[in-house]
Amino acid sequence: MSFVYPHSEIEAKWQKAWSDKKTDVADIANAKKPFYNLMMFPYPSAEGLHVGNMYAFTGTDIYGRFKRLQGFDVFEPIGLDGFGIHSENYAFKVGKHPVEQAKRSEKNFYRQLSLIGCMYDWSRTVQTYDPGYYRWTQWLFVQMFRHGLAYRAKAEVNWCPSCKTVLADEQVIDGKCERCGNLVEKKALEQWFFRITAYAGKLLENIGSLKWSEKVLSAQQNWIGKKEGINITYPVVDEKGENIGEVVCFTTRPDTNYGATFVVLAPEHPFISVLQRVIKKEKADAITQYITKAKKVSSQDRIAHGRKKTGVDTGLWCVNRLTGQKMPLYVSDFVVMGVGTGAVVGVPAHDERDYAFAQEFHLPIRKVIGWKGELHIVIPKQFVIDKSISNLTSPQVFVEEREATIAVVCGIDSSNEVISCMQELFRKSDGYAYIDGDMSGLVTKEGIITQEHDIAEFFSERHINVNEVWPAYKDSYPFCYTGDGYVVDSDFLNGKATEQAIPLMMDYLEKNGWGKRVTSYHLRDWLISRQRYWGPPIPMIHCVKCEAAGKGERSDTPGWYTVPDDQLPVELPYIEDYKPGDDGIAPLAKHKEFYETPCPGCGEVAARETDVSDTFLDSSWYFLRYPSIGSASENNAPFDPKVTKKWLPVTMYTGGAEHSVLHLMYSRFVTIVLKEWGYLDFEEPFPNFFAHGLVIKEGAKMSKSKGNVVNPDEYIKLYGTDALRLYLMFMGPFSEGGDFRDSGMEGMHRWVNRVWRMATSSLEVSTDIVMSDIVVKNLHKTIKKVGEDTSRRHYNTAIAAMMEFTNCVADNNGTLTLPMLKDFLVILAPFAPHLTEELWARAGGEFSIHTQAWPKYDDTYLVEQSVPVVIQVNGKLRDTVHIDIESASDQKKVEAISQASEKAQKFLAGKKPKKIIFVAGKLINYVV
RNA sequence: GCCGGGAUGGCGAAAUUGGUAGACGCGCAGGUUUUAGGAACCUGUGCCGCAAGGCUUGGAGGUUCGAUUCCUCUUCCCGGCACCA
Repeated sequence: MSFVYPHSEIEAKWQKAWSDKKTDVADIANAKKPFYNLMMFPYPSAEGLHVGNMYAFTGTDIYGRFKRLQGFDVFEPIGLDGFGIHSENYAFKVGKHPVEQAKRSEKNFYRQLSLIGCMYDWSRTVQTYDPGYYRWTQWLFVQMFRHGLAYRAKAEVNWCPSCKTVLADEQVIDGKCERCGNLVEKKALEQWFFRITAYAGKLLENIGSLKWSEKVLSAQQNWIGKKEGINITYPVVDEKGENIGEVVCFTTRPDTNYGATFVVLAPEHPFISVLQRVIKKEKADAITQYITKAKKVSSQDRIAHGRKKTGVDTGLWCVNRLTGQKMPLYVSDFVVMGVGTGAVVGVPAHDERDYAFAQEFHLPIRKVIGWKGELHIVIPKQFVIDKSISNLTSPQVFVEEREATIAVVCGIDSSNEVISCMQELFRKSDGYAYIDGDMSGLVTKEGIITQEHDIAEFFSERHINVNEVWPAYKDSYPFCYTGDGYVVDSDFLNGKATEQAIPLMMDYLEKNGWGKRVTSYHLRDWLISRQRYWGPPIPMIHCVKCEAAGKGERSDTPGWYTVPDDQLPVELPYIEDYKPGDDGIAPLAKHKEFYETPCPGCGEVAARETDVSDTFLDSSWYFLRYPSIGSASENNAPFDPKVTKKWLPVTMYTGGAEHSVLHLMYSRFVTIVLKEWGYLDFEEPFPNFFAHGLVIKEGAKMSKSKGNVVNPDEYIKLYGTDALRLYLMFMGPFSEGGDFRDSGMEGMHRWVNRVWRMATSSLEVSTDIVMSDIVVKNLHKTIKKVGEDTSRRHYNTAIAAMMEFTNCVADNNGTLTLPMLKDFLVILAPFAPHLTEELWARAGGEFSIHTQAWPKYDDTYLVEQSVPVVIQVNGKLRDTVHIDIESASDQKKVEAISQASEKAQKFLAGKKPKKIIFVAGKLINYVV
């Protein structure tokens, strides 16, 4: 029965052969053209892989196999990120000890991974829970500490009451735990942090050199969130004018500071306890009461937009040294301690939140941005009113007629005058007074108006292209500003544009010693410790005596010592009470036999750190480990310098976009510091990162929690790995993912059988059959297209091209000569490795098809003898004629041919063409 | 709100420089073969229309002989950030 492809038997046969002959084991030492093709390793949080995982691995594997056929020495490793909260939670769920479950998961994941036919180098795997691996994860921690990048701090941290551990900021999504979805609480705990913020500038700067997708780059940029501003110091005085202290406010808009009318402190601000000592008791009590209430509001509610502003007056004032004016000092929960300095200077005229607060507490509103100098107002001709509008307003308004517009140029400097002028103008035009307020985005009774939107709507409703009526729209059209304009009522800044005013004001404040420029980032330090069991113990020792004596490995962290390198790894002991408690105390803290250890400083009894490190630390460096496995220095260094120089950075990294800010940011940080410490000679681990799409099932991302996972095992059994691989890749471009459907799967199974039949019948005929030209040409075309499409990961169109080829063969006798069949098998090999290996062997090819060279195509075959030429009349298709390539390039000949076309003549009859457009070899277009 | 990405038949999608919109596949309809089912093969298949022809790439405008592709505006969907001062 050679009509049906016997997938099970063939897959098993070749998987064994590849393994026996070490086809996929990379020659790390001798490779001439190293290509490190890496995919994000899976974390075994479920019983096995689903087709979503398989999609990602297959798409990466096809690229690796393609590169190998192109002559690269491809290294494609796999491992398991099984040390951490996801795997631990899964172990709890199935009621197994994490140690036992890790063994089970490993077995099952590796079984499945070997079934999907990827060219993994099984001689070099990484399991993050192996002591031989986490020894170096701990080493990394030790290095961080020794270089002053690991520190302890008592901080309000995110605490997940369900997972019973702290979470990094990155692991909190909308106030909820990334893992379990429970609301996250704040808890004050002493924790270990990595000083990633010290590298915020570097992380941002290097983004420019990365060949990543926009989506991922902008996510990283947003997360780093660079802001340039100034910290302004305001003296605080009481009603008698006596100085009480000072408050520092961060702002990015110091140019509006003449319009500042109040200052607000976050409820957590440390200055509150200072001021409470000097103010009247009832005021202090009111503040305490407010703060107590504010703390009860969940962080989710607190950051909710448009919430009614609340607050309490301290009865004190901040002095705006620019004006000498006293600004009342408030406490309000709309100010967050973690943002800026936790104190905000309120400029209600130019900030929505400040405005809302000022309204609530009846605080003054001072406008300091207006329009000055020349103002160009453009009105489409059809709405132009008579020129008498020039009489409407202040002296220098005049009307200038343009081709399609009227420009009004005002030489006035009061924003209010301009506004009334504008209002009148638009009222006259078309009776449409659509601007009901202030031109500069200032405050009106109705609130803040963003003029840009209004004007855009105005023109859009009338189907007018703004660019056309006013070409310089972008530069001079006032409506395109949103709140930016020219400074007014601000002394030395008057008349300056916002962009100029900001640095001028910063200079001025700094010169007077009232402020200091700062660059702030949204990025926070990486919270590293976890009060959990299943992770690498943090390799630190704490000695109470040394701390009391002010001694320690580092003067800034008395009492703390790193575990000496020769004592690493600090092995995670097997314990029975591994579940986390509600108290924030780690499971290991209940095991004296674990934590009691001599102090490396004084030799007295000290205690090991009992927290473990975050999973993301395990995966922040794993890519450095793979190539070095099996090298001489494997056991005395995390990675071999020679091997690393040859194989890193990773040539091509592929993974899910969901790791845009977590794993990718941490890996970049770790690589940057390893370079700084002299261990590496590059800063960026992944110069090329490809974010693959997600597999959707029934409209949702495939995930265990949604209950829509599809296990690849049954499909592999039914249709074979190759058919499943092809189907997954055929759904759409690899970057886009796709919707998994059974019916599509069957269609691909059909094609695999068609290929099988085409090949086996070609082998039966096997004599020197004469191939039709069409098929020969088509093969060359297909080799070219499959190569190009595979390069850019458009596997779907590469597969479509191969389908077209088999259709073409079927239409022409259904058989191929041996050399043509072999070429076709090679280009199909990355997609269907087993099927092609079998057919290759039957065609007499030498093992293995996967180490052959990608076939060359001959350009001369790509030139068509006859081409279709399109005849258009007024740009509309009227006829298509097939003519030889030479005539098709000759305008006279094409004209003659088109004259003879009945279909075209029907539309040309009696009309004289005004113009004839001719594109050689493509089309002729008569304009009549 | 800000920053990214996207929208094309009944469905997944294609169109690499502005030049035949819908390749390839699924589904559907009809047929051949088969005791039946399945499988395989053949034909058709964007929409309206008997046809001639007209319409059609989320929507509105524009540039062009010609726009899925370029420009302006807009709606909706997906992702990231967010009382960020």
